[in-house]
Amino acid sequence: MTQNSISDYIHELFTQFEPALKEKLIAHVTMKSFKAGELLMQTGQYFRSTVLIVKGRVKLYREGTDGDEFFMYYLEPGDACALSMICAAKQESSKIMGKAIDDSTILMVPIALMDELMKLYPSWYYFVMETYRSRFEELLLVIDSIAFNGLDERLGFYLKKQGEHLNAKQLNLTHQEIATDLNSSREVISRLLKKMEQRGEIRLYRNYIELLN
Amino acid sequence: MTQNSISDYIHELFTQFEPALKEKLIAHVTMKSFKAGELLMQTGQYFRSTVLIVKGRVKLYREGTDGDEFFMYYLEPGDACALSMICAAKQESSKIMGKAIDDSTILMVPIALMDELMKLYPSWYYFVMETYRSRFEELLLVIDSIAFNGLDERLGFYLKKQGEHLNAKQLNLTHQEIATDLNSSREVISRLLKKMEQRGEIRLYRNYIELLN
DNA sequence: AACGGCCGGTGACAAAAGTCACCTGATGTC
DNA sequence: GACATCAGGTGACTTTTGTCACCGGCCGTT
Repeated sequence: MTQNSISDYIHELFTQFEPALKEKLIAHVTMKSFKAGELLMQTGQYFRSTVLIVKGRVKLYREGTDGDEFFMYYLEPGDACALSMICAAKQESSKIMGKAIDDSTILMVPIALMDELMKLYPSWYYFVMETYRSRFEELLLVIDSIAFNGLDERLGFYLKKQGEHLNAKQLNLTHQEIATDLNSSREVISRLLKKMEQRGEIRLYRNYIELLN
Repeated sequence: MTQNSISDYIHELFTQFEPALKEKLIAHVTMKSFKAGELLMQTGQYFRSTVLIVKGRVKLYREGTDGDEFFMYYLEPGDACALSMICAAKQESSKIMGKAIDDSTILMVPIALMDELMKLYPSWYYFVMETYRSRFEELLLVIDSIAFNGLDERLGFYLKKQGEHLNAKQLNLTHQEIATDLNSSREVISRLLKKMEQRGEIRLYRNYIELLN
């Protein structure tokens, strides 16, 4: 993978933006990179920018008061972080954690620019609206899964989501990681995974899980 | 309570809107009333308008696949329904239920008007952004309560929220209603309420609960 | 090769939550 | 007043989930 410039990323990932908007962004955004495993955002942090993901995948977690973490969704190249928009707009902090799972790169759009972009560029306006919409829907799915389903169904939902976002049949996840993401415990997850294996839905190996179907 | 006109409601509840925006809205919104207990929106319904609440209180539920309902939050006069915005914008349906708990009135802003309002009136733009922001935060709190807390804490959280939104110390709720809202069962709720009473946090009566503290 | 750390498996038990059956007392209706 | 209905209480039991203790294998480091 070559080292892309801001301009490259914007032209590759945001083809729907009108040329003037792209130029505006190229002139004003700043780029920042993170190593796999690093935290992009932490509880209590204040945003002064809207964050666009241009490389790598980022896991977004909700943090509980006692340090628990609960996985909500992935951000991928071309996505904006809805929470950074919200927090940036109101200068508020939020109990959110973002963790890079690959080496990742983000672009930061200064909040001072947001109102102008919204007014001048319809494609930006639609992009922001679509970001809110899709994240809202995603949160509702998360609520569904914990409000209406047992841990076994949540686990299935979780594995399916992982498979989609990593687009792989082999998930490099330990039972402990899954347990943490679902705010459960390793033993319980191990047992449920074993049942799924017995039902022929997955196959278990050391350090990874193979999705069947 | 006198029968208010669209104009009355807009001038009373949306004082932050600039005069031209108020006039625009008055000219284009339609008003609709619901009796207590009626459903404002149902699973599968398509919105062709953004909904503003101007009278009464509305409970918003998420619906599960098997007809379960899970209470998320209240909408009050002056609020916009973020979900109606989202669904209207994309012409999608959503598994959402809204129930009027008082006699309620809403204003419906045609989606065709939305882009224009967003561009022309900064106060509308901020109102929409603030609506997304506050509902997003509210959903995150809901996720917190079900992801990190036991049913006992969720019940406390629920009662507190009810107290705030009904601004009363006496909650006219049956144990069955609470159980339904929390997607639990009456017996369990009864037992937990009894424990809260023993701890001196509430007092139980037939058909209502008194909040102490 | 020896060590320690990480990964996963397992049995026994405890706690939380849901379910079932049945009861009591209040309330409203005819 | 008789009756049905509704709100709520209670005990016994099951299921689900979490916890504890401990084991064994795999793997990297030295």
